[in-house]
Amino acid sequence: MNMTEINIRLAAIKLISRNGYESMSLRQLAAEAGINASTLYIYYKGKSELLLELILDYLQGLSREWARCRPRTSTADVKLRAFIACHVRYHLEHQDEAMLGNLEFRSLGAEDLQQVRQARRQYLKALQELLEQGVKEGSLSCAEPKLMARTLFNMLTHACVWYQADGRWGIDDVIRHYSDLVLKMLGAESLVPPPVSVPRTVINRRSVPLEVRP
Amino acid sequence: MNMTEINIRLAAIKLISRNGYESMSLRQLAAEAGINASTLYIYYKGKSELLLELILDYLQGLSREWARCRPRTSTADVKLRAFIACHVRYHLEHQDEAMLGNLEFRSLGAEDLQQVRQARRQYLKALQELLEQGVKEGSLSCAEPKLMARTLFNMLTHACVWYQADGRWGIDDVIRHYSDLVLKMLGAESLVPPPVSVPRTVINRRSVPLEVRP
Amino acid sequence: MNMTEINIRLAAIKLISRNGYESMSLRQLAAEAGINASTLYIYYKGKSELLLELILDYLQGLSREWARCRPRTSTADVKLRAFIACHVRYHLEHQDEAMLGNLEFRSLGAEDLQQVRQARRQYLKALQELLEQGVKEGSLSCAEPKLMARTLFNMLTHACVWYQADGRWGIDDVIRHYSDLVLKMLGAESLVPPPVSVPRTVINRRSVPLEVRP
Amino acid sequence: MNMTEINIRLAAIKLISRNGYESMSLRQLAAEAGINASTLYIYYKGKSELLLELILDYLQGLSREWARCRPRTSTADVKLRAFIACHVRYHLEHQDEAMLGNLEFRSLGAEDLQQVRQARRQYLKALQELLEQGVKEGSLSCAEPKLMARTLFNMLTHACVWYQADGRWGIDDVIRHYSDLVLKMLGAESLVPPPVSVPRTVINRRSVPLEVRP
DNA sequence: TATGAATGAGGCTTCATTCAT
DNA sequence: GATGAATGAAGCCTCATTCAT
Repeated sequence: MNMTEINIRLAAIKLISRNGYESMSLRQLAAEAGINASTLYIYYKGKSELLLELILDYLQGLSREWARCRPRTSTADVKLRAFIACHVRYHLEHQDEAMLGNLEFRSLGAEDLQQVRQARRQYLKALQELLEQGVKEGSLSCAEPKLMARTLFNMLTHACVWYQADGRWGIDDVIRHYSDLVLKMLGAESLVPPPVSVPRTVINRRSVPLEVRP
Repeated sequence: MNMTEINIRLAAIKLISRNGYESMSLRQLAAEAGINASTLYIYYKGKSELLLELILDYLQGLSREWARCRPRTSTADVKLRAFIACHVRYHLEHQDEAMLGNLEFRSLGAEDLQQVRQARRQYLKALQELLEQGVKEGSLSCAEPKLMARTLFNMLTHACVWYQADGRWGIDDVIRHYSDLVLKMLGAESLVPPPVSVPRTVINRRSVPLEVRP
Repeated sequence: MNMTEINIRLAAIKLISRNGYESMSLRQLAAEAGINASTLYIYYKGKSELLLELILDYLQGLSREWARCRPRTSTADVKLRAFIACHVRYHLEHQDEAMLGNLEFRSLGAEDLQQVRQARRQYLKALQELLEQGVKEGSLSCAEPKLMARTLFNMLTHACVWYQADGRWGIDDVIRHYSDLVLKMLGAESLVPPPVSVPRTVINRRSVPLEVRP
Repeated sequence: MNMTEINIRLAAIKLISRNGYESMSLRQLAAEAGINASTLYIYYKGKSELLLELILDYLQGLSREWARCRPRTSTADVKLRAFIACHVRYHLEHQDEAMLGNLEFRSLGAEDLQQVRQARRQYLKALQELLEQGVKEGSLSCAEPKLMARTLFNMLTHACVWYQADGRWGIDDVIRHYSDLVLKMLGAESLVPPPVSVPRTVINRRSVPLEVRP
């Protein structure tokens, strides 16, 4: 990825997360990226391909991050805390991609949507299995693991809507906040989780702070 | 509101909730409503006014419903259960308006956005105050009532994303499901809530089942 | 067909016959027709639909003219002279449509092309049958009637390439010229044909003089 | 002409004869020729220069062929038969170039058009003089030699529209067919022409079979 | 000689909107 | 109240062409 392509992606993430995919014109995008509109077609077949790549990137980044962080051998509640930490951290460090990745499905064509759904299902499956393990072990209480996975995903992802990088809370505060809520919700006993040590994350240059919120 | 206007709104709710405001062309809308595109301008000053009205309608309907349902004198946990029942029921009976009302802010102009934010804040404030009452009474445990109000709003509203009117679950099942989760989350003791009696709701003809989900 | 549509067609026939379909931009067409480019889409679904209509109009006009002129009961050579008169006259009175109708196939989509080929084949079939009748009667000599039909079509149509409305020759001169050539070619005896009386032709307003020729 | 240039011309002849000059994009051409689009500019100043060269090549090839074949001292009818053989053979062996050379004038600029017209006129003049000689000698009957030259050119050239290299007819059959027609048309007596011996033609590698026909 | 990246102009088409009827 | 015709602006995209490498 050369500088031009990086600039395109940064600009696209910014504009789409702010105003939505449909609202972003390619002229606007090109202006933001500092290039001519026709140059976009050197890197993408069209507007929709760009969207697909951004959404898939978000989901793949998320999956990769969890693959990197997840404890291999632990009880489910430990894993769950790690999951929360990983998911929330990723979303706060990639607010814009995350907004985009969760709000702009609608604009995908049928075929592209399949790919995205596939990637999403896979990630949710991992969470669901984690919950099922917890139920089996007795450490988590959850009647509908599949639905709960979606509920948790929604809840944790919501962080990137209200979080402000320059606000009162740090990322770790947010993680603790959600860990507390979720573990209560799932009826786990120990409400004071031990600190979760997270492997160093690679710096992601593409994350841009976002201020537009409902 | 005569038949023409009703048809316009029904069509708009359907199309916007499915494909998004930006994707809906006025010709498409007119076709769905069975009228000529120019006729739209008899009822609305423009495309954005229609959006504003639909979003405000959703929020006002929600507020009105809560005003109608809310227990005047009760402990906070009883009120909270009533809130959950009211909010969830409203969203499942107005899935499309709710999708629209929560996803299409972005397309509002600055001024319109102020109005919507105002209405939204007001509704959230009611929930926040309810939580604060609970904290004061000791029946609810919640460190950040303002944030928690937004979290609950998000969580309960999420129901309208996955709920299927013709699926396994009835509306009351969903209400019970969320009541359980939320009350656990807020550390209230009694996990088996007494049945909440809801005043008869007026039938809302505008709600149309929605199948497009992430 | 209201004035706007008439203007569009006149402009299209002029521009396409002069510079070719691909070379005509819709902006140019609209300017020539004295309207805004978007108005074109009120009358045609797109550029290609316009082309299809023009080509089919040419072929249908030609067929209709022959249906109107053709002698019902005559020997083949009389019919052939009538055919030549009819075909040549039509092409000289519709030079531009004819140029367009014979040169712009290539730009049609596969489906549209089928329609055009169908109409063309039908017209050629009539000529072919005429030739076959002549062979049977012994008045015409022609080894390959199908190929000869195409050859004659090409030869007679060629008139509209070199004919100049304001030149030395009148339409009847051209008809006599081709009648002579063709009847010689087909080995018919009487080389001095009696005058062919042609039914009055309806004036076709759409015919515009054309000056660009190879 | 090195391989690259040959490939460009082969590709251009193929694409232009099939879809027309305007429809051929330089990217498409480069792809067909197996090179990069910018490379085209090493060989041609631009798209239109390429077209000019191809059309002039066709006309020059045709003239050169006639110069090679034409009988120096003969009666006009013998010369005419030789002309027909030469012209038809050339067109059937160069179908694509011929299509292109006769259909794509329109896309030439004014200046280039002059050159092409000049070359064309010169070739037609030769034919015209041949006819005039025949009239003078009494072997051919033709009232308008100039027009007849154009008519014959059109008629003979038409062969390349319907001829199929793998069809029923061989090139010599087509030549005989047209010789017969033309000589009848011009009122020459001997309808069974003696075989015309044609000097060996150099193989032209650029001729590619063409299937798109009206 | 050959290329990949880049561009400005312009292609076709659709948009929200207006207005006379 | 309702419409059909019309429009200017802008949408996405492709074009022929240039230039540094």
